[in-house]
Amino acid sequence: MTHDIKTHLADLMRTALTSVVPEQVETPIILERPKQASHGDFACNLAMQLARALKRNPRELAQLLLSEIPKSPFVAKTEIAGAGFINFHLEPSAKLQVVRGVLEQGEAFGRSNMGGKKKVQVEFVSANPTGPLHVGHGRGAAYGASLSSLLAYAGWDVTREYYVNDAGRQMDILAVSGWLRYLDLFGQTVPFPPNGYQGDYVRDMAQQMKAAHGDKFVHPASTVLENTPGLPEADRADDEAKAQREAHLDALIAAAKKLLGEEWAYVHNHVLTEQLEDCRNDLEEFGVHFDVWFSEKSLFDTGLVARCVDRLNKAGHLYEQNGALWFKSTEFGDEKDRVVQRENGLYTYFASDIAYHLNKYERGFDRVINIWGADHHGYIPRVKGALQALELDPEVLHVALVQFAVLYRNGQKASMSTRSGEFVTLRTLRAEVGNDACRFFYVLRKSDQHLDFDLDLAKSQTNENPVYYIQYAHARVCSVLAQWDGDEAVLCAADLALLDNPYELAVAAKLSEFAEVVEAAARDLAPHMIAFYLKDLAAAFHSYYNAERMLVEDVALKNARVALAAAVRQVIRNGMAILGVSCPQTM
RNA sequence: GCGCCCGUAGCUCAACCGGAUAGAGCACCGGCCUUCUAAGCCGGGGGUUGUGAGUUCGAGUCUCGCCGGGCGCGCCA
Repeated sequence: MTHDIKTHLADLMRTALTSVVPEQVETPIILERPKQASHGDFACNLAMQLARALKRNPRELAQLLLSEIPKSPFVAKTEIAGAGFINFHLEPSAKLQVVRGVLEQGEAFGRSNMGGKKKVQVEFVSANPTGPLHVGHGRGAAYGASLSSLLAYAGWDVTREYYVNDAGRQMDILAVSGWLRYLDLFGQTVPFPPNGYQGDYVRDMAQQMKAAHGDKFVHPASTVLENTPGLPEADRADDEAKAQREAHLDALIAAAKKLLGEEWAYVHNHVLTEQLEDCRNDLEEFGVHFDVWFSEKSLFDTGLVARCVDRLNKAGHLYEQNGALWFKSTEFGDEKDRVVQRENGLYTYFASDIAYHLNKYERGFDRVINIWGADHHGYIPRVKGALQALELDPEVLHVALVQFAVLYRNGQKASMSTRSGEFVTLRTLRAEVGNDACRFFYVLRKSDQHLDFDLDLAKSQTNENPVYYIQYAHARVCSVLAQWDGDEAVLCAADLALLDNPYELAVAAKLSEFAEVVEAAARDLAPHMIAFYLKDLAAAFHSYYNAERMLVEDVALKNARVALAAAVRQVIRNGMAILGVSCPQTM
């Protein structure tokens, strides 16, 4: 029981509460770690909480509670301070026993069962496979992966999922873009639509198709352009010109489908597989793994979209207007009703997304977490509304919004448009900054904060990146252990009572916070709390390292200090594993 | 115009369900390597938490107004 001193103190407070004010026994006991060392190791504000309900003086209540707190071998002193805080000062032995706990539990230290093995799905990235991932996707990837690891560490049964938008117009645009580049290779040059995908990777795919199939898909440029409205002047930005460009692109897609016939499916499938594979490799290299790659197209193939719309219709949540089928999302708090089936008979993205969420619920997750770019926030009410209409509990779904990472190069905002082909890819970023620094940098701030990613700074200040600060602490411990050259098994039996200087007690106190940080971070879906904790832990260790020598003559003291260092190394490893950052032995 | 998010040191960001004197890093100034890795440590200056009210024992945190910034408001995804 003593591995969790906080629970022990809460029990003591509960006992005191029961004897002082039995009728308020349900009041939650809150114990926090004071910022100031003189305020002890834990502080309880129970007296102040009760003061409100009982309309009594908080310091008087604190005095009553204090006299009823049972004696404990772990508590050195209790006192009343400030407006009515009860401060606990622990015995050094109580602060130090965490070291043995860390060494005995190893990588399991800090794990929690707060998730109770309940099933949670985390869906993230889910970028359209229409081109390379960029730095914005990288943030969602790093956040989702860290959050998933964090939840698993906190006792959830986590499924990591990527929703593949393999149906719909964007994929058609990519396919036709590839085909036009392919035609170009055979001298059948069609003016490339400005709203097509312009990146070099599209030309690469065209080369691949040429290499594999020769001129099999070639048609005269004139035939391709036959039924298109043509493009407006390039510098026109009015609505009419925009509409014409879209219509032109759609006509090109229609022409491609008609001319290629069965072969259209090949071209479509080729560009999809290529991009998805590229994306998967990119993420794997980044240390981001998925358990499930869920196909949007499968929702249509299995008829779930149609069944879903039918179910909403039968329940009276749909109506027809202007030839389209609308969902009454306003009945569930949305700003306006939304189309699920267009006038032309095609389902909207919203329709397949409703089906996708129905599928998620049917798979029996206790909790569903969607990680979306913050620009999708307006989409939440309609999805939750659809869930309610399907008589599903909308509280099961939690949407975590991630603000975009805006990349700065040479002090200027870099373009993020996928179609313009001018974006900085995640690959480029990883190559320039390194995977570890990338992963850490991305989760070093709250996900709902804008992230200014200054590429030049990240490159030039590589040595000053906080990730190295933590890795360095780990490497230093490794070095000490190597020179100590003993059997680590004996460290569990070290006489920890010999650790009595303030640096050592401060490091031990940090270690004992880890489990609490994990739970708080999991509760708030905030992996950045792990990153900040690790910085603090590393700082406490670096201070200690500079102040005291560990490999001293006295064997008992040496073993105790090495045990403390080994515990630091273990907790850094556990925390860095959650963040997906490596811990090199040497630097 | 309506809705959501954000505003904390010169810069980038923390602050555990509302707690005690709001903290780090970078930058700036001054110290520490014949001793376990100086990618480190120690010390210093730097703030009316955008602004004005309210709620209460207590507000960076909750409520409302205003100012400033981002995003959204398609039969796009």
